[in-house]
Amino acid sequence: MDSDKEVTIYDLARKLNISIATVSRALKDDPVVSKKTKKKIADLALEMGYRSNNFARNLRTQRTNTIGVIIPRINSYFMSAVIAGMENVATSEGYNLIISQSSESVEKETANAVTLFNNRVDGLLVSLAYDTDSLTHFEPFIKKKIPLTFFDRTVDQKDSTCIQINNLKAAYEATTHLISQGRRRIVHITAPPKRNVYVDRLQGYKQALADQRIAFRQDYVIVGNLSQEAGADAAAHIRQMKPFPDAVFAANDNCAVACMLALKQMGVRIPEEIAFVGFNNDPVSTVVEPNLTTINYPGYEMGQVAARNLIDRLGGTSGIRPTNTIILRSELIIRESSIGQKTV
Amino acid sequence: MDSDKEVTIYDLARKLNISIATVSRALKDDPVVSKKTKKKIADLALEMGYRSNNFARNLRTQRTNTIGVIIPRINSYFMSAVIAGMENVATSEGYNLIISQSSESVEKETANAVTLFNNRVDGLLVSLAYDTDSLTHFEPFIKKKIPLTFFDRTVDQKDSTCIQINNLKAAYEATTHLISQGRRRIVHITAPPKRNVYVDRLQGYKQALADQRIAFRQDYVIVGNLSQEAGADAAAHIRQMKPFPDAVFAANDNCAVACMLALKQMGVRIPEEIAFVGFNNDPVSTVVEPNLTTINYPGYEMGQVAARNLIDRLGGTSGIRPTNTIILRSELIIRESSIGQKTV
DNA sequence: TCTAAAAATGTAACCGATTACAATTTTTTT
DNA sequence: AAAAAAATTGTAATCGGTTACATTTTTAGA
Repeated sequence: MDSDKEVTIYDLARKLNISIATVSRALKDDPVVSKKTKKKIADLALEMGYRSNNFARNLRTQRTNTIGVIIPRINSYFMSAVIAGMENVATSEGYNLIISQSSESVEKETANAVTLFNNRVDGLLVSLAYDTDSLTHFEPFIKKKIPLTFFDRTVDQKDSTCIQINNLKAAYEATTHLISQGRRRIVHITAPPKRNVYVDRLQGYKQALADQRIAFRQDYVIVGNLSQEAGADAAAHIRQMKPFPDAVFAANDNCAVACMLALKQMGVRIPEEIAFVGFNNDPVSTVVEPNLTTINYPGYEMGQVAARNLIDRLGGTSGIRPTNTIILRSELIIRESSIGQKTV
Repeated sequence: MDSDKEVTIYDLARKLNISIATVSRALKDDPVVSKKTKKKIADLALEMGYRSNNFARNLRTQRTNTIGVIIPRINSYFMSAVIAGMENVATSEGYNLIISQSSESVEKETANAVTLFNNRVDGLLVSLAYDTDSLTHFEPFIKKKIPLTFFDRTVDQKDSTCIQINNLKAAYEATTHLISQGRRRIVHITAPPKRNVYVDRLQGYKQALADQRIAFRQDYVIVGNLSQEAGADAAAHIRQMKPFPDAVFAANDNCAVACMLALKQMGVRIPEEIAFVGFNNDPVSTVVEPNLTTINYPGYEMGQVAARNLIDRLGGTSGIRPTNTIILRSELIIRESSIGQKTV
């Protein structure tokens, strides 16, 4: 019968011989409508297969119940866990997520921001690309007071919230741990120190060295893009270094593992000759041999917290709680790759 | 000045003293509008910071430029690669993706379908939960002729397209490869054979055995949820089996790797005592020792193809090309975990 | 130069909800 | 039972576009 045409509040109103205003209110469970009428309307709505039209509502209310997400790339263990956490919270709160990837390019990040802006997202969750340094592409959001939350790769911006871990402390602990195992010539593999996460990790590394009276050497910092290839390249580089380093602290497990595999291939023994600590607690860290010591980085939880925080700000009676930074707990997980004194 | 209020086509029209119809057409690049007027309007739009309101448009056109995605879970290497591929195509075609996870539960899958239906998605991309067997929750889409595409975990449904690989052939090749290496007592670790992917892989496994005149044994099929725990459980189970199996073909790399690690822990040598083949070509397959032989499953490409196909159907002059099934290429990648004759 | 055809622009209805304000009905108070 | 207060329901404007159809302007042909 009504198989094709959408049912609207007009249809319901006509059938019950009441006004659309009452129908609209009843469907929203407005307390001003009597229980009897509400029941009548709800029943008919069900019977006729009514479904509300979000576009009409959004057009009128100027809200979209949509959250935009911009991330470097989705297909990494960490990031997909974050997204899973966000989806979990968003769905349960009636929000939709629009996810877009910047592929580590400022241009794509900008294009994505424009798209999301035009899609009228209610809020934005962002993890920045490697070399984004200007934030002009987020200004339209700030001007329109659209809440903006940075997570993981954050940046200090007075109108926005940051969700992150204490990267400095985590790196400090990782490095201190290596030193406690008798290591002195510790190489740090990381990405260009532009993003907070890499700056802070480098800083933590340096501070740990300083606190243990070990001189920092710039040539011990290997900068790349933290990919598996970068890990292999780092291994080739390390192989040439004299004296041979006795430990590696990498800013990412994937890269650390690739580096380990390459060194093993060359006949280097881990951890006897060179110890390893990674970052993220990616599943590969428990597969590689020896198992990789790493920093547990709670991605799923970070996604949940970021989404929850943003949604709170959206619903919030404007103005309250301008929380600026939320730090999640992270911890060093010690495994075989870094245990024991050097034996060579 | 105009810092807060949104600019609409009415504002543009008033300023230029023309009708909103012309403005609307010009912004859509309708050929019926003269180049001169178009330029005038485009310039002013830019100057005034006009942005089109999708809700008004969607309300009127009854299209949303949004694609719904339902997947078991996003945080696996394979699935995040699929999503990345979809995002890539969707964004470049001006579509948004709404992603929701079923967490392998029919109830959540149903709830997600309802949500996406109410969000008026233009099309739907689905990979089914383990134990979904009724498709009633997709009927509203079919009735409304909203294109529905299944990928990976598909189901035969006359109105919808399926994107998959030839699981039977892949499993056949994997099993045949093991047999060619002299293995005879081959265990198959998989999920309950409800979903096509597991049914077909089991079938391919059986067929390969049959073709090589090896008797199929039901007790050689270990059914679980393919998680890492399931892999460890399978290892414990295998350890008890007499005679000891000489090969394992697992329907998923993660599970295979967990099983390998557990067996290694028990002192079993791989591949000498027991060979392994996995499925998916997950990065861990090149980290575990020995490296895992596996089936390369092109996730990113599958995501691209699925999105492309759906978008084509959306834009398409209805009725053409009711492609029913698209098979992507997959291939066996032979690594150390399955090479060489048994030496025990 | 005049007229028919083509090109460009305009008018107004429509998509489906929300909500301020007005009107009506019901309940309470006196 | 009448008046006042409370509860309910209705009217109509509004959100910002799209598009069928009507009208005006421009171009081409005779």
